Amino acid sequence: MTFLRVAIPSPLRRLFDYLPPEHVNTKTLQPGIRVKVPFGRRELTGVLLEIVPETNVPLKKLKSVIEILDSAPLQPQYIRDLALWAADYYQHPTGDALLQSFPVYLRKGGEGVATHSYLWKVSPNTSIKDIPIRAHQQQALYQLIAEHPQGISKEALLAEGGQTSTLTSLEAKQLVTKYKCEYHLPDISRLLKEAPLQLNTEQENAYQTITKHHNFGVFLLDGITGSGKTEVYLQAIHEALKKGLQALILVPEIGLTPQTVQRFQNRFHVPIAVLHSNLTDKQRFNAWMHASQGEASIIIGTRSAIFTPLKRPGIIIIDEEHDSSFKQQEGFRYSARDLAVVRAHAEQIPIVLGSATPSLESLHNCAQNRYQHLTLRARAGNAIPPEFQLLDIKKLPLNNGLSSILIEQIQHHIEQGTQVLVFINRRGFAPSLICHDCGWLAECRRCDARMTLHQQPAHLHCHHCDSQRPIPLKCDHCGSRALKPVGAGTERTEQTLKELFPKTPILRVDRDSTSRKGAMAKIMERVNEGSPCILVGTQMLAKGHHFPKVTLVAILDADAGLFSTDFRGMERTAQMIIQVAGRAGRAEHSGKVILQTHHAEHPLLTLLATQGYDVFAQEELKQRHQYQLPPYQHIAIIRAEATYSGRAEGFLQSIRDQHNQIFPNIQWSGPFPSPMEKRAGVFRSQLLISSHSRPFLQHSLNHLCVNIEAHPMATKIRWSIDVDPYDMH
DNA sequence: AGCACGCCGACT
DNA sequence: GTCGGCGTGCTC
Repeated sequence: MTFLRVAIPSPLRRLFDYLPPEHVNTKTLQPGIRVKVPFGRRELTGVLLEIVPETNVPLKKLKSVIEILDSAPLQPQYIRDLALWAADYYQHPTGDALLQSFPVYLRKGGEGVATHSYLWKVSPNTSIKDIPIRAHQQQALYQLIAEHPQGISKEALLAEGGQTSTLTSLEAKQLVTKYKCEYHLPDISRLLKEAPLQLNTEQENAYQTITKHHNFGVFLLDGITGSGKTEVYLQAIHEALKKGLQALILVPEIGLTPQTVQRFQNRFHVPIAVLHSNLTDKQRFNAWMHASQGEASIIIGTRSAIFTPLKRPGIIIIDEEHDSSFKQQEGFRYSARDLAVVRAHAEQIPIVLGSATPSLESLHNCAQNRYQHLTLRARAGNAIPPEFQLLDIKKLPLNNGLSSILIEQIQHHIEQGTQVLVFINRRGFAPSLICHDCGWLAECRRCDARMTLHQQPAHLHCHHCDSQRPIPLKCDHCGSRALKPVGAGTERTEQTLKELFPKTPILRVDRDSTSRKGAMAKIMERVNEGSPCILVGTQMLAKGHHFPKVTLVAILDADAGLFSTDFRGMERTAQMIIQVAGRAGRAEHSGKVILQTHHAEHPLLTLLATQGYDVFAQEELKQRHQYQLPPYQHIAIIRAEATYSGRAEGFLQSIRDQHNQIFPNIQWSGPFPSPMEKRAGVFRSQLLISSHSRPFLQHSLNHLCVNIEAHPMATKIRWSIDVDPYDMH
């Protein structure tokens, strides 16, 4: 007899055996194909992993596979192996991890055939004169299509503002025609659409080092803002394209802007697949297939794109490698950046990790000679690096968080005809609402947190669980009407700046002001116009966008995160400061960065402001070494949550007691309540396990997982393991 | 994680 | 009387 061993997307850490469907020759079945199976009372898509002659499962419990979905695996074996490796490394249930490496469309059981895409061209022997003079829409669309003699996709037309109905009208009049898009390998003799830029010495050195490698190598491209990292990426990609190979580029979630994609499109005459978040499941699958079949030469995507198969892998690029969005923060908690290195090793190709503020892990890996450190310290066009000023605001009067020295500086820059960026990492009007008579604070009922006061529209909002309620008129506790906002968020700063600079446009950029489609583009348009304005916003401002006319960057509260309980707090603060600072003074304008702080004497903050990120990072690494924290120690967090206080902690304590002595070279810490114990109505606790040895940690976690799953309490609470956690929350 | 079963309170 | 609240148990 033969049994099919199937990986199922479920939290259960085991594989499930099935009987083959009737009339199917099991010899034709290959591991890696998808199968539709009954599971409990549901039907799920699983992946066949093994065909085995025996099973431990009682025969009467076995069910049959309902349907074989693929005749051959859609995913090459190296991608499946990568997902299985990740499941093991991150201690995530195999089936769930494996299914997450497929596009959603295939996970749901969709047919594994890409739909043809079509390209539109203007019909031969037609001209714009064939369109009635008053049909402006049709004329514009015809013109747009005519500008693309090789054809343009419907998606691209819609993105340029075309309407489906207009296209239909043109087609009905036979003025435009659609052609099935035939992919062919790019013509290697004419890959370039525009000439590459001249590299400076550092860039040339980086480029040569990366491209002289014909197999695996990890390169940390450590380049300050404006040093031309992207040009090095482009030329390294060109090198891969010349060999007929493909390039995979991973960018942070927020960084996948049209401008980013544009730079690649402007440079190369090759098909580019972009895996961005507002594609439909089917479109995403099509892009995945184009990559897999080698039809797309360049693939750009966010975290999950690390599992995109490439037919001819040539190079992997991780842009902004320090960015937290490469680590999935729930469920299958993998790091796409770290998996990319594993993948590049398996494929024996080079991988470039780029950042202006490299993670301490990556810097440490360079020090250990695992990665090659390539630095770019010169700014293109001899632009002057921004000047940092730590502005000590102790005892200074503040107007809603703005000191008078800062206000003068803003005034000065606006009068010079340039733009100002004010950074405050809190959205809303004020972080809390207090009763002036009794001290009562508006707190969230479901979380251990203050509710944020918003005024546009007016309400209280919990940023941790999303619950909302109207602003109370009276204090819940004493009935007083003396309720006052405390502290400032982007809304309040915007309002204050409007009062201080009534003639200057104030543009707010945060999640609330940019949630409407096209809102961000509109703000960017306004900023690019170049006339003086003040941008106020959260970290959204720190990523992706460039503001060449900004000459002053003001960080209102540089202290937030300085004394975080999280060991990565300082690193994150420094990266954020440098990233925001990098928005200022590109090209012709030099910039100034003012950091308002109550801790102007803080050694690391001073180091960062006076000597830059490199020196800061080396010092912070020394401290990590001293306190035996990552990257000198490998850690994992076991988290538990329950609806009753103490229950999660009790569970973790019992896990610790059970294992305390049995693992060698392992340190335990906790359990202790999570930094915000109650969140969205559940109580959370965590247990830390660490080791100086990766194999020891890995080995212990493997055992631990089996035992936790078998624990009688394990079904009554929710638990998870986070290997190499990015933050402690 | 889902999904169903099952046992108690509050509605028409 | 039943509708539905969520505790418990199971998934080849």
